[in-house]
Amino acid sequence: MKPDSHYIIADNQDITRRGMIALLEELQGGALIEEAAGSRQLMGLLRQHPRSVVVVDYSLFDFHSVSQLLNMKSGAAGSAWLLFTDEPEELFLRRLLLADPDISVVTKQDSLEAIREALLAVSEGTLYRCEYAESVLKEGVPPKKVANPLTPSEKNILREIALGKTTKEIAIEKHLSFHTVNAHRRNIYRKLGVNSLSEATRYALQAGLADLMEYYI
Amino acid sequence: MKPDSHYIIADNQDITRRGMIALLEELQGGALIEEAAGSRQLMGLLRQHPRSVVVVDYSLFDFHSVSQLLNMKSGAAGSAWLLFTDEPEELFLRRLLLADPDISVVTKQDSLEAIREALLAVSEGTLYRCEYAESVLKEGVPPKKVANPLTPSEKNILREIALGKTTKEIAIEKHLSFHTVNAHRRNIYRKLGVNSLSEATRYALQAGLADLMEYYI
DNA sequence: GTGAAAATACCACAAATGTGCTATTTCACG
DNA sequence: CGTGAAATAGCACATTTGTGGTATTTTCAC
Repeated sequence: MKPDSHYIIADNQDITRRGMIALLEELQGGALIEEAAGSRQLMGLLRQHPRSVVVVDYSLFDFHSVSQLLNMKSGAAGSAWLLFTDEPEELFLRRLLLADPDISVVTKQDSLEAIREALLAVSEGTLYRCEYAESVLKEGVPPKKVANPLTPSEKNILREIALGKTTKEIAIEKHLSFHTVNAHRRNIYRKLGVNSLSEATRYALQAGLADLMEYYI
Repeated sequence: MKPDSHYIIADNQDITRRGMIALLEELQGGALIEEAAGSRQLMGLLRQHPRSVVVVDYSLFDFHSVSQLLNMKSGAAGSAWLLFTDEPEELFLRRLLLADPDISVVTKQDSLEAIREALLAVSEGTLYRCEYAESVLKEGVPPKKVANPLTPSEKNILREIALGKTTKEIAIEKHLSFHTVNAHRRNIYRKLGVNSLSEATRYALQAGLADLMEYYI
């Protein structure tokens, strides 16, 4: 379904919105463009204009919440969504695309040309997928991660570990036994296939953080 | 010293450059604006126009290298620099500002108004510091970090540590005594102001990698 | 309402870390 | 030539990690 030629730019960075507006004005001078700097604002705009083209950076949502984004999208029938976000978030992106294939994607790393193309496609009601999104979908989902996802508590603990806390400190802070925290740590190491603090820390920093955050809403 | 009204926008994201250009054209229509999407390009532009206002995101540099940025800056006498970057990089920012106080800072999280102010200030040869930069500088500045930079061996060892190797493994690999590696580790921790593996790992990943890498090229 | 998964908790012990010291050699710089 | 920083190496010991087990309770999907 083709949306109205009405745009909502939802991004928490002023400068990015400014760039996007400049781009849109080049492409469709006179189009109605509105801005949202936060998720609440976006919600309000969507209520007023449910058939808009929504250009959204998911870092707008608390803790990069997939479900928040999907809820908003499904609440605005007739809207067309273009995810416009930074690259290094495979895990999030994969989940999002699997949950809702009907969302276009272009990254902030892409060229202006690619971004223009994406905007035009979405305005016309067709799907746009940047190379990065395609590759994320194609590439073998890390079987380790999916076969053995960390449980919420485990993510919780991993986060503390990566922040530099000792087992004992975490136990005290969370009113748990040392043994419990230790048990979680062992399970984390096993699932991630690591066997030292620094490896776990690296994992948490490099790959796991986005997923971790899902459980802190 | 007041730079020429000549701008170089150095950022690897097309969209951010686009926004910045829109902003600059509002402020100083007709100003000469050039773009660099990579550090090599920036280097070339600086050679041609050494007295420019340089708006730069340091993620342009490999491994967020402080020294690379400082080298370029000091190579372009008469240039005025505005660091325009994402927020969550305290360690890097602190080191940069301590090493060279003559650099303005505004973050991508700041409002357009703040960014405009920063641009104007820098154009006039005065210093601009966003709130975030101020707070980073105020908060417990570990003076050790600047007074005591890591020695080459220490960086070398830190890298191995961050890669997950144990003290013993490093000692064997480098034909050193366990005690020597341990001593280096202690000095590293002292200089960085940390006291655990995971903190050291985080440091190495978030801020130190650039300088570490200088010894591995 | 049954069964699986998750969360909780404990014991024990080898390995590694973290930290208090000291000491020698090497090498650049004034 | 002397001074200092860096690299090397050692001793000792408390703390923490990493790993082998087992066991009870909670939670949640089916």
